Amino acid sequence: MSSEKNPTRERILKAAWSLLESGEGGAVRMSDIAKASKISRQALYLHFPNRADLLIATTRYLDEVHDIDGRLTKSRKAGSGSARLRAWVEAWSEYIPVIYGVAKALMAMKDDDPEALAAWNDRMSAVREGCSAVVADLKAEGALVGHLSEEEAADLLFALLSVRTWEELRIERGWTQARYVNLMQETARRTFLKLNS
Amino acid sequence: MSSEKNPTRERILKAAWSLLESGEGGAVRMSDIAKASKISRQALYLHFPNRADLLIATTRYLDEVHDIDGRLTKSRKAGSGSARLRAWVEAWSEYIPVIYGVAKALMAMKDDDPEALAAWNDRMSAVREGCSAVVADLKAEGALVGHLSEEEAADLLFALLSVRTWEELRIERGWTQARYVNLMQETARRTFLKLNS
DNA sequence: TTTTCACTTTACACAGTGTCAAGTTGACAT
DNA sequence: ATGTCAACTTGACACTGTGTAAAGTGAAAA
Repeated sequence: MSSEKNPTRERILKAAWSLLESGEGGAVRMSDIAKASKISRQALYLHFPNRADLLIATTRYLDEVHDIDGRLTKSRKAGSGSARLRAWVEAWSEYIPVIYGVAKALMAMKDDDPEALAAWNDRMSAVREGCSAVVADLKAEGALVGHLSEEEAADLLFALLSVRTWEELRIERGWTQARYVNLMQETARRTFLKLNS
Repeated sequence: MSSEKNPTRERILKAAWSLLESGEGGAVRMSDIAKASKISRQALYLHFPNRADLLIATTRYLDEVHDIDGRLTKSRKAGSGSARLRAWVEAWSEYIPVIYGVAKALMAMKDDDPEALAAWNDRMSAVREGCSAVVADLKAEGALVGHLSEEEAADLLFALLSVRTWEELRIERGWTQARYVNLMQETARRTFLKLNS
């Protein structure tokens, strides 16, 4: 949609993306992004009003390139509620590594910068909706565990699937992605499904 | 132990603690702590070499005052493995709100500052050990679910009980502390125990 | 009385963000 | 060829927050 129009802008976004993705030892500064974009630091401000907006635009660019919304939505068409839960956990889990670099930078900013907070919440709303939808399916089928309200279940699933939890298990504790996905699916099954078949 | 000796130092720690606890809209600066301690900013550096060390000392002071290690250890003497799991989840859950302010500041620093990272890991090691111990009990009783190794179970429990997850549910989603504790106990039960009685 | 300790005041270096103003450069229109 | 416009560059600077350095104060200990 909005891509392809402005080559410099896109070069900046790609540079920011790859710097954030690779981590490159610590915080990514405006001057780093400028250097990687082969542009002066000041010129960044001709394209983005501030660092927060640049990061936000990077996230959107990422979502656009990977068609996150499309992929996540697609995962919801699986057959039964429990299959949908499995598919949903997998779809989102596979997406986390892709956005992790950018997400980390945005998470770090959201404590200070209200705009970054808003952007983060906006980006996370698709995931929240996915959680709610899956839980609603389970509820409709009577497969949702008795002790959780629909809202509680959605909150809990969202927390379970948070980037932070992924970070803790995958990065800090060194789990493989496959192990993470499998155990999250199993944990979700046991936590939310009425019958543990 | 180390308290009571140096009144100014303790005044600083108390000031830092209360500022961090109340959040007070955003990051707590050295000058904020100085003002709250009724001391000059520079004098802070006579007591602590840098901000990271001050925050770390604040955490230790907090642990000392609340006797976290004692309390956490005590929770492990419940009867059965499942009772111990419940008690452990509750003990740590009740402690999170106490340390939340300081923890948040330390978590924000640990991306940049390796000393802050080390301090955070050090402080969390007690919790990790608790998780491992509880899981080991379950395993010994044959109550641990089959699809998880002892290490995986400990990692997962630790992630489930992370400050970030508490923050997400309690602060972001507005859960009450009681609801958080109950649902975490239930979730832990369903996730880790073989028989869902 | 002198020394020492805990602290104050003032000043400054440094990093990183964001702003401002005065160029430069190339494309395109006339 | 000339003028204009947009995109970009260069250099300077304000601001915030951390951390360092040095000289001074005041009270209590020796």
